[in-house]
Amino acid sequence: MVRLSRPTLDDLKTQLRASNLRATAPRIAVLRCLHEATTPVSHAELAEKLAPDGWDRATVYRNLTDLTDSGMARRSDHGDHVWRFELQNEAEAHSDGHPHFVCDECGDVSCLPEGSVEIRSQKGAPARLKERVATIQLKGRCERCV
Amino acid sequence: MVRLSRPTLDDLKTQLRASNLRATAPRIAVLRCLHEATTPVSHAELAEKLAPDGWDRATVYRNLTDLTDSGMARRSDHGDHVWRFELQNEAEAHSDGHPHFVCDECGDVSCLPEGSVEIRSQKGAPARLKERVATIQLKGRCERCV
DNA sequence: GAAGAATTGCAACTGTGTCACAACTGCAAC
DNA sequence: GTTGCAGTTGTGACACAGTTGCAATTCTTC
Repeated sequence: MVRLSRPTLDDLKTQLRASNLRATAPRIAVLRCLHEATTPVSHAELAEKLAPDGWDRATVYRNLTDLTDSGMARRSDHGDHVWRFELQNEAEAHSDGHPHFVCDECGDVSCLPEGSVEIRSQKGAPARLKERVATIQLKGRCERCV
Repeated sequence: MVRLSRPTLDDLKTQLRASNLRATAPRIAVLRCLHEATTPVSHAELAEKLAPDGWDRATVYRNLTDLTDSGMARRSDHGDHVWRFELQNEAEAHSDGHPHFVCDECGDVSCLPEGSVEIRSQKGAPARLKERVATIQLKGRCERCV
């Protein structure tokens, strides 16, 4: 997922208000971190990163779920029992989104291009499977850990 | 995953010893439950099911991980922060295994036929993706929850 | 049957995620 | 600029899945 430009403070505030969320300091901090992240980030990572600024663990958690509920972020669990968050890409917002690849070894999570995984109708498969799938996740060894 | 016949006590003992595991009562009970299960089972479900027999939660946990480590079972996390276990199918042991479908709504986990999900080499996708994938998971609404 | 190693039961612990509630604050209306 | 108040925050406590240490027990081998 590519971020073309670093958003200004005003950009972030506008984004939040457009989603009916108040532009509070901790919320802006959380949103900014998501903008800066190149891969999905966990609650814990973000809480730790923001702790020096005085923002509480629970506040970070709540803001992440707020952003998710409002559709600005996407939440996923990549199999290591930790929720990870990333900004919702506008272009993907109304599609199935892209598949994720999670490394069993290093835990690294990366985004795969849309279309790199195909769901096929097959005998034995449940009806209308493809239409019902919302997210796709692959696990294995990443290129560095092979 | 289809179990053609219910294994006898001796079958189970033999299976365990073949994997260098002692055939203890709780371990046999765990293995039998996995044989009887039609979908992946969680630690907690199994521990609860076996509690009346007097087997301890930690013992069930340890046995599940033992079976997994020895290759008899397969462990997966389907996005609800719970490990689920199922028997490792011989035929799948050295392949990617079958994909799983997890319902966002009711949390139900079901097994999909192998081949119902295809990984395609595509521009933008990482090299040798297909070879590196160990497990595949789809999430969405199940047939009952649509 | 005895010895030794693997396994068990218990209880305490870790870490992620949630919640209730009182105090605070952004922001829209005046 | 001030005010009112719904939305938000910090705190502390909690639920839950999963893990660990250790003494007691049990399986396997000889």
